[in-house]
Amino acid sequence: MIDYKKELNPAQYEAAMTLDGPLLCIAGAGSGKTRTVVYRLANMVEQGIAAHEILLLTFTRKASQEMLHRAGELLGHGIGAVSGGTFHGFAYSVLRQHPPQGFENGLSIMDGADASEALKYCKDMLGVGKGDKSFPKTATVMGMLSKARNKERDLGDILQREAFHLAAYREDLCEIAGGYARYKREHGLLDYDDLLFELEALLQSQPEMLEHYRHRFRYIMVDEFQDTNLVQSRLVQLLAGGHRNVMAVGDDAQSIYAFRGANVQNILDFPNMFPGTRIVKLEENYRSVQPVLDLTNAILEGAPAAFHKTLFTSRKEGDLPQMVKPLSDLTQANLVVNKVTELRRTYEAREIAVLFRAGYQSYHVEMQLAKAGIPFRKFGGVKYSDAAHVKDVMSYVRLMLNPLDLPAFNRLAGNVKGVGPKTALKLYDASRLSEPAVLEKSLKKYPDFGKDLALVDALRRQRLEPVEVLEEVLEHYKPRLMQLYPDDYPRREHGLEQLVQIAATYRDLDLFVSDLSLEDPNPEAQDTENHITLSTVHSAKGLEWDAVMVIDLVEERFPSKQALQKPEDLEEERRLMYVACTRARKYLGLFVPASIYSRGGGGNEPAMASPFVRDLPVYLYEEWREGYAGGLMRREYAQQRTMRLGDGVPAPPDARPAFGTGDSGPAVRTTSPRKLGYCTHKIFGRGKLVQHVPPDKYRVNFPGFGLKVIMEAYLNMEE
DNA sequence: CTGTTTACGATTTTT
DNA sequence: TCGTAAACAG
Repeated sequence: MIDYKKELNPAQYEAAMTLDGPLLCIAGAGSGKTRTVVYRLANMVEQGIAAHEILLLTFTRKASQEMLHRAGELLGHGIGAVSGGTFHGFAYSVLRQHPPQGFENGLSIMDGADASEALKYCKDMLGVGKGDKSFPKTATVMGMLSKARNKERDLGDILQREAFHLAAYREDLCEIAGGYARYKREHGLLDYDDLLFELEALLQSQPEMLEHYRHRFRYIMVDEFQDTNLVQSRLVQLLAGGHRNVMAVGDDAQSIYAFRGANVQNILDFPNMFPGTRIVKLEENYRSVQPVLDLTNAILEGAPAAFHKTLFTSRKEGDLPQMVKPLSDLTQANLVVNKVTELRRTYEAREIAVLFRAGYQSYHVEMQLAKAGIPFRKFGGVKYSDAAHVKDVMSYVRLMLNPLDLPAFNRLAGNVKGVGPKTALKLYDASRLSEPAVLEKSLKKYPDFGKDLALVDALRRQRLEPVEVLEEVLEHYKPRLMQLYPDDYPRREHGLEQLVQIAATYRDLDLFVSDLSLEDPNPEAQDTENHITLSTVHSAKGLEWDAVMVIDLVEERFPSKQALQKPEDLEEERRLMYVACTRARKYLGLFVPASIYSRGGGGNEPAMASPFVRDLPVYLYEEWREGYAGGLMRREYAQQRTMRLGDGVPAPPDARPAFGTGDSGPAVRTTSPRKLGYCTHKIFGRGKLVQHVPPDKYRVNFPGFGLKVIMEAYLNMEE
């Protein structure tokens, strides 16, 4: 018997015990959210709810696996067949059992790379933007299309609001969007966004289907609700609409996926969606020591009121966070590695992490770590399944499952010498329209490709386990691997062997294929023991370490330059910074290089500290500077204070920054109350006001110059 | 039509 | 500096 009262605090206990009816759990960072969900799962089972009646939707597959595993441990026996995973994974599992119209012959999931290739193909076919040098790149177009669908707004709208410079291409982009949609239908393909919309369409158009799933999943839990988008929210509403036994967990202060259509309003609106919702707030932090918590609380201070949150902990001991100021981003890498070496004397390697805003920012650190012989693993950035050789091998498998899968077909055909896009298409048409004569003749010309298709046919006829299929394909593909990548084929071959290992854990071939597209296989390599972690902040979500370092905390990098199109974007960057710092249990290091290397400026350019660290009260951290001779010097508090007098004394601890009014009114997200217009500057010209930087400066976006922070006295305001 | 060379352009975050 | 895309040559 589990003693819930003893194991949980009162708020956690309430959340874990309330099983029936709608429940919203606002869980601050490190407040034992996972623990609460785990105990709630265990309680459900103890109350006699069958595992298969529970649906657990999480942000990553890993998160749901961990929760289910821990609940099983708690119960002393496995928890059984709880349905769990991501929205996308769940959508796929339903859709493969009930294929939508037009997908009866097979259904392939496209990952990001597949989708981009398809889009490029459509663009070329339509001949749109040919020869136009400034035509937006495929990746950009893809981003815009996806954004429009995720936010469920008209493409023109999105362009107008978020990418004004592309507005001129509206017609062309709409045409490409249409072509892309047709292409997917024709070839039985679904991209990430389609999965969710198709599921919604299925449930809406077939009431008996909806009834079936409502009956089947009598209890629903949704994690990270602040990062759901509109469709996902509606799906929850549909599925829980009958019984209303639904719990949403999340933290409005940790919403960091607005860029892909996540809507914080969803979590704030949850009580309206399900009237009578019980709200439980978890505010005691069990993760971080007080000094770290003080600093993270200070980061949220600048945010609009709806996000205000002050966490507390009983872990009063602990060191002040460190702010380290290297001379440049290059020396920063050295200092990080030194710090890692130092920390390893206190902490296990797997308890140390380096976080950054974008994948490429860890480049120098990776080099230095390699030089120092410190092993690491990296999350975020390039994906395993994006590697060319993995895509090659998977194309055989996909073609086997879905004969219409044109991207897979093109990929294999394109690997054959003498075949380009045009020939590939001819071959595809010939094979699809079953004109054996034509096909035969063409294949004579390309015997290698004939063998490929023969293999696919042979595999299709047999009933093999996923591993066996992979092994056959691999044997066939190996010669081509050497031919295609003569320089580094051993490394790739090793990667493919891992792929076979992963396949061995599956019984269903199509599940294996879709999982690979839906989520990167967790690189649970053998000896992660002595590996430190490098990760983008996004990929670090939900994780925690004893020691965390955040690097490149300068203007244009963090906050990211291209993320600052709209004033409210800065708030998402702030929450991102908040998420980064709240990952730390004991040690937090903030690295603020004084200059960064940039091609544009022809070498090193001075960098301004990120607004998120610039505005921090000085007593919240200790500061270390790199001297020209190398080595770090501690800066004393009194000294800092004099240095700072000229540009605004830091606010005393109880002062509220410009945005926050003391009382936090209704939980409605208010966009910045200040109306920000345009201004002109003698040197930079006309620019858009982005943010007021108290007391007397403004952050201004000057076209061609980027973001600058400038004294009000030097600006001519437009009214 | 394909394969190679040259030139240019550019850098987020993810299911 | 790297990777992609247009231009060019076979």
